[in-house]
Amino acid sequence: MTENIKKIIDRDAKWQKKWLEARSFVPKNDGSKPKFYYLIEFPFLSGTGLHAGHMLTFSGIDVMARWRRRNGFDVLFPIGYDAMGITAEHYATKIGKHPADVAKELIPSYTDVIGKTGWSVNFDTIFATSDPEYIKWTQWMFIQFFKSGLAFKTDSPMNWCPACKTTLTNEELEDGKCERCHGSVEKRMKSQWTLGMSKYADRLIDDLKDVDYQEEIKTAQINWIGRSYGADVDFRVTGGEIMKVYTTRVDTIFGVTFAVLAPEHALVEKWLNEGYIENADEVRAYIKLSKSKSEMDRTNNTREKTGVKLEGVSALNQFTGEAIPLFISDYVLADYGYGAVMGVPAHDQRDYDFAKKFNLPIIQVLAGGDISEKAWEEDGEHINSGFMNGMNKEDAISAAIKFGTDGGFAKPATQYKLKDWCFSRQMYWGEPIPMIYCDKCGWVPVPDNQLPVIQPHMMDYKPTENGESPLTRATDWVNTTCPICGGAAHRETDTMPGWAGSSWYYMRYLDPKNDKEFCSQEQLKKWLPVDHYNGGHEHDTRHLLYSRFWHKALFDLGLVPTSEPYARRTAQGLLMGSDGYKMSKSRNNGFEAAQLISDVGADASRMVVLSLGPWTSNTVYSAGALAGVQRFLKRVENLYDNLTDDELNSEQERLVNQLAKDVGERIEGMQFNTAISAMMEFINEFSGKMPRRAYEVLIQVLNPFAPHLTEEMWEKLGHKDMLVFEPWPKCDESKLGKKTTMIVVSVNGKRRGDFEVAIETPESEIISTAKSIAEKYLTGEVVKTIVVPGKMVNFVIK
RNA sequence: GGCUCUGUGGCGGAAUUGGUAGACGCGCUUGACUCAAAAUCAAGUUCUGCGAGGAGUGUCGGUUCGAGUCCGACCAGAGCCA
Repeated sequence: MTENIKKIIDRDAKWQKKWLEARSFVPKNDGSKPKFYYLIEFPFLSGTGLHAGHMLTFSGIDVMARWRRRNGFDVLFPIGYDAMGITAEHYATKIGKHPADVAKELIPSYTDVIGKTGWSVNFDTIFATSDPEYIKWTQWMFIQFFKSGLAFKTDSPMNWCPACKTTLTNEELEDGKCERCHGSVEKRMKSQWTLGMSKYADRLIDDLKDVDYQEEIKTAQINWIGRSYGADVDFRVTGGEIMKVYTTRVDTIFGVTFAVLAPEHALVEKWLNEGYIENADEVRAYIKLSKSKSEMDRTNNTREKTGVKLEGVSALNQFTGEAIPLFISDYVLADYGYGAVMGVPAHDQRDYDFAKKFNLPIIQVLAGGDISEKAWEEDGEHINSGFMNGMNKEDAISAAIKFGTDGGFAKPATQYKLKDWCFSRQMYWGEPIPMIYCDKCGWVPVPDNQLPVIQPHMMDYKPTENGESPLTRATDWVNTTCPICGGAAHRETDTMPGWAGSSWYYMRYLDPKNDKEFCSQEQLKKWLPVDHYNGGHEHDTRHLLYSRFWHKALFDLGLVPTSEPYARRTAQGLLMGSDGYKMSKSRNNGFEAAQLISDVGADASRMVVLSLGPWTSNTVYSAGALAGVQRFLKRVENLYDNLTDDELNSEQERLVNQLAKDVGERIEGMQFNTAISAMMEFINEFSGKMPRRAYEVLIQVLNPFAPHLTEEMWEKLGHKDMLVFEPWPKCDESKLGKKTTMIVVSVNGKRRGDFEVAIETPESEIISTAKSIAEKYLTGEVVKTIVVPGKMVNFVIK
């Protein structure tokens, strides 16, 4: 066995060398062929190396890339590395090295493994997001966003873990708690850089119609953005102020019996300061209490609602002229809507519970249900609603908006769950945000000729105790001069999130050495958009939305030629361990790509992960599947010694053409598992011997899956050119037809027999044959005979 | 709690999209080769029944000549969000 593996590994190396020498996977880029850009999510450099999941995604896309090259396309299939952010920093801390050094050390070993898999990637354009030349352009893009007003400083909450004395990114939270100590996390307000992503909310939803994304990915993005159409309603409140409320159901405005403000609402603060609130002590105590709670706790629906009535203030519903009481409650969040909601207890269960608790009136405005027990949340004709009485939902909403607009106290409004992108991290290993603060000139971008801004080499990069970036300790670096006035100034110490570098890497692949631009316009025009981008479902929302937003922002600045970065997006299912659980270190049920390849060779490694199941579903790794694939490859190899020079008979002719057609179609449809079974079925049709012509087609279609074995056999068959660019075998449709077909005979839909018949047999003859076969079951009058041409006859009897 | 997805033999999974359920692979059984084993090759393998037959795609209902596939309700599991 070991002898055999050595032969396989040597053979793999032989062909890998030949491909590299022939520059087979470097795109021609000369316009002589149509282009096709395949992209996979670049691997994150960490000590774990390439794992089973990479084996799956790379292999699947590689099959497509190899197949498409052979269909006459100039294919770009690039590779690079993500190396910035929290994961890299943690890993470097763990092994006591500097993250920059870690990246430098890991790249060669990752690249080596990628070469050994036989993935047809372009090795000429490898880069890492931590390369200074790449950071330069990431920072340059940020500056363009700043100059256009898309990047700005604003107070936003950061996660602070009091136990670990550190700030946490949202990615480091698990169920709203610190992922390390599982303690509660506080929100602390801090002035942070923000990208105005919410401005793009509509386009991020609406432009999905122009791209081909797996349906559930679109849905995830649409839900994440969370667009809703409703109305802004102004209530007049004590002190002459306006309290703005957003609602999607302005038609229920006559059912409003109270309103609830977030404890942080500015009006509450104002009323307290101005002495309007009679129970100020109680209110202040509640505000203090709610600040200690996490967002998770506050919005948990199952928890009993708490709150405090604001004695001494009230709001005027301008639709009805009625005054309503005001409360504060922690389930209302300051940053959703306007931090205030109107309570319609008859038709919203949360409001209902709240009204019951505080003995507030409940006014039914939609007919139906019994509101003595619970809220009526279905639709119904409007009642008790003045001008809306008798209307349905749609008409009432329009009528209410018109009434409010005419009166100047309501107007149509759209709200989104999507917030602006908080772009500051208090971390060491991120791209430094390239800004300088000068007391005189304010925030000034670092001039282009001083980019990139690289953080000083520090070995102690733990966060500071007060939650500021560790870079604040590098005072020599922080203190600088203002690029405009030359006066004393200091650098921004916050760094970018890990999502920054991964937002535009697909463009750098096109022109990785360019030091004048992030990528030449010529290359962008030639290759964008990415034709097919595959990755994991964990990136359905954040990574994909961030990079789509980034791309659109660049598009608006005239820097990229397309409004969308990716024309097609697919996501593979999870590859789970043979025990049926998600692969993890703690279960020890995963494997490294390098290990599998050295055990069984590249071809079997590639094929086993693809054979397990459909691309989009979760699959379970099994040693049995590996054995099946290895046996198949061995049988293919052994067939070479049993080739005949026979002409193909008509059945074999049909099988060969069917194979070429099926495998091609299934690769295109990403049905790799059934493409592999089609090839297995094919060799099962030949009992140990195969005509040479049939074998050549088999080798050709197997090539994208098992490129090393097939190149070897192709060479043995006497071909001088490699299979890499060999045209995909054509299917002669005229040879596909079978001469006979099996007709299934059933009675009342139940199968009662079958018979083989020539394709052109007239229907009447088929029916009479079927009748004779089904005779013993035709116990009643035949009321109907259904014939499905070429397939079946069904007799319906009484 | 909401959204999204998934439920088919002992196991992973097929099923031309409403027309032979279980392709292909694993495992298992039997046979060939072998002193023997491994490997390989051949045959068999949804359950039940000696048999003809009967049952069968998470459960219950519906549409249809015909449902794994379409519709409704429910149950279970996974993922995302709260």
